[in-house]
Amino acid sequence: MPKRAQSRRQPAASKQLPDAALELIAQRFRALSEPVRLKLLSALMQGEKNVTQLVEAAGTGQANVSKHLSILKHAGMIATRREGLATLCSISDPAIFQLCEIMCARLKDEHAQRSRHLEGL
Amino acid sequence: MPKRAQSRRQPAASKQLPDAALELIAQRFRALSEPVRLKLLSALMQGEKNVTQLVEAAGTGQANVSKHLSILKHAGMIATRREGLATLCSISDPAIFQLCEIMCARLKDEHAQRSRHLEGL
DNA sequence: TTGCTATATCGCTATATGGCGATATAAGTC
DNA sequence: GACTTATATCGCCATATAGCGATATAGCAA
Repeated sequence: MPKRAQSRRQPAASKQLPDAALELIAQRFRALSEPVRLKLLSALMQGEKNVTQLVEAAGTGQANVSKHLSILKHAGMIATRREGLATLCSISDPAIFQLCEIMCARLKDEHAQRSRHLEGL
Repeated sequence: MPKRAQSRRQPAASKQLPDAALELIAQRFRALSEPVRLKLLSALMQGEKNVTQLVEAAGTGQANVSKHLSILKHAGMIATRREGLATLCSISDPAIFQLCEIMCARLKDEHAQRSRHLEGL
């Protein structure tokens, strides 16, 4: 988090970022905090897909997928367009690629470390 | 949430990442999905702090801060060491800086866009 | 119109989690 | 030992949310 001084006055103690900003940031991270939503985004990284395809990819019910897509859309991470009967979804926020890459890299690091520990036994 | 679909050999359709990996990634994002935890991390970006200082920074009760710190520790984002009576906390995962920078940048972009829209009126 | 398909939404339950006060533990001082 | 401080954990409540089935809506075709 950048350390820009915030002119907002706060109870003197602790904040560089106003509470409202923290709430927004938290909301975006929360959108990425469910495996089903990550699976949807992962599928969408291959390109635009309709909801039926995403239901198949997600491995859960259509109602859930619709709800999860709505959450991702609200978080500004995907965009939808109607084409006939289908709703076509696509990733609208390129930052998602970076975020997931960073997380995956961390996981790989940790996994590698765990493996080394186990090899040592 | 309860475990659902077991991981089989993928039906060729949808997954680059196994479910277990998605679960781990989601867990890490979830650790960043609460404003109080972001506030704690933000405070820790200035350097190592003890729990009392973090309680003051977070603006919530000590029991909560302890629980949140435990979550961050479990997610591998902070490390703790005991020094006398105090538990000193510090950020252990440099990826946090990148993640938060990306999120903040996105928020700024969107805010700028919203502002432009309003100016246009 | 009727029927069909694709998607969205509703109602519900179960579970997870944040916040709180109270209490327990740990570590220091006397 | 007793006492204090710093932190962790417990018990409880309230809320949020994932998942599900059922239903509603939207768009196309006959």
